[in-house]
Amino acid sequence: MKNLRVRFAPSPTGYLHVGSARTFIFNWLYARHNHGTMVLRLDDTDVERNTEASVQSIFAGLHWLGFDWDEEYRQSERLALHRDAAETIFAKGLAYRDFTPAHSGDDETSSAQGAWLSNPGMRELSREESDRRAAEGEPFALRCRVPRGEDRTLRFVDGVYGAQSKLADEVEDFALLRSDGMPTYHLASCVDDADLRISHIIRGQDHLTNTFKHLLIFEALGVDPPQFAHLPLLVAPDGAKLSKRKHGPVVSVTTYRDAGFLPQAFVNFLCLLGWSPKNDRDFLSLNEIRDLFTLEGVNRANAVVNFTESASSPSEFGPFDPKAVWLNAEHIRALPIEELSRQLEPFFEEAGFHPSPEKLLAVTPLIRERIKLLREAVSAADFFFVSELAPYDPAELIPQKGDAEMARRVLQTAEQVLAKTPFDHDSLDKALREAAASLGLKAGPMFQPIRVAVCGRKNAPPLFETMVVLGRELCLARIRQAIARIASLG
RNA sequence: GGCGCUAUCGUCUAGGGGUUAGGACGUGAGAUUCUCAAUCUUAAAACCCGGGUUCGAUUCCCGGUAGCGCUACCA
Repeated sequence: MKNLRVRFAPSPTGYLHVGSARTFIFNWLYARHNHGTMVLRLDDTDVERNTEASVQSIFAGLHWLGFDWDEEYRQSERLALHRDAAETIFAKGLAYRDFTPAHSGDDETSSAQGAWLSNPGMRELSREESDRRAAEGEPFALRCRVPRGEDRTLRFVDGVYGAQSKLADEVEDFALLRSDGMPTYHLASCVDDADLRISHIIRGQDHLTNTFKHLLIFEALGVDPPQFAHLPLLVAPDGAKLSKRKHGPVVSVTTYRDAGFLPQAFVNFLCLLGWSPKNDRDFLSLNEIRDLFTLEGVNRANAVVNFTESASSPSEFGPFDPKAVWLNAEHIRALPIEELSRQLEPFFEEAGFHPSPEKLLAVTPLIRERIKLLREAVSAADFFFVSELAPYDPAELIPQKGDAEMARRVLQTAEQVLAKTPFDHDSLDKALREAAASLGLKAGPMFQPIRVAVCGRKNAPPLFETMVVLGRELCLARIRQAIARIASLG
């Protein structure tokens, strides 16, 4: 589709939120699916709350996810445009000055009965008096003069929610300009959408009812409104909208990155929240999603991000939605070893290990199926990179139905075998199994003491591959230490 | 309070006037295995309630209920 233009318009008041990220993704998918243009616009008109750090964090989050965009704007650099538009609307008589002081806080005066529509007297102020008071320097907000008593119905067809309508008489005279002269979100957003020729506005459902106001602004501007499509919201298990205050770091994209999510897995997860390919598939690449994506596939009910609330029930894989974790494990297994190895590297560095690329590449296949988050690789494979094993309980060396003496015999036999067996998988396999047979042991009781001696723990990757990577000398040294530890057991 | 939106297993969802209401995650059981994983098999688990329309509604309509959103000179 030519001239298809969408935009993602975050206000930089904090880190990149998972809900915002999903909104970006859906816009991006729609643009790329239809060969349109993706615009990134920073809606930074709220000078009090906007920070440059937040802008950077949004960029960082989007880049980590692997996305790009075609054009970039900042609303704060377009103020003149917004003010001109406000002036034009005022000149047309479609807006009026409201000299009522801004009411602070959350007083309940308006919510008691019915809806507030406008401040008394202000809408009816004569042009002369309005001009006079403005000239005297009295501060005012500029409000939209919403059609009254015309029995007018505002309508639009939403790309997701279908035909929508609302009586203009039920829309309040919302502000266009604040008393400090700054445009409100509604004005700035619509003016920019019009100026940037945005053809489709895809945003959160929290804007669904705001759209009627926006229709009025586009009309006042004398332009055709774009198409609208609203996305169901992402909510917490308690049903509330995701918020940093209430739900903590699980709503920040960086939390997923730092915990070891693969961007493609996280994107996959987010896309499945409120959208379905309708083909019973859930493990999808970005390209597949892009090809399959349509607004018709978006559903209308809010989706719960099923993270674990607070620290009340700490889960093995953190607070994350189990499906996100599972998808991440799937994507990890789908990655070529070289690529996975590269992805793992920073996590080892951060943990203070400095593995050589070759060593890491050798270890990666051994842990690939044992981790669900990249970060887990460190604890799953640390014993490959330390010269000295962390202290472990010598009792672990003793197999289920065995005793210290049996463990000692196993280890001594292993030491002899390992000293003279070629250090490759098949040779070790054969030699160790034969040794087990000669001791009258099954594989289990034979391998556990060796595994614990070599890895320092019971649960580890397969023994032979592990020993090959570790090398003969290190294995022998650790087995000797283990024998000593058993002796100390008494 | 007003207005709007929504409602299928615990969660994400498919489906749709007549179905054994499907899939996935998670959970239980089993198989496999040198441990842990992975893998395979398998089990339990849902159409919010009430009225219509209809031969027949989970599906269509209306009402209720619940949840969410908006109701700011936040976005």
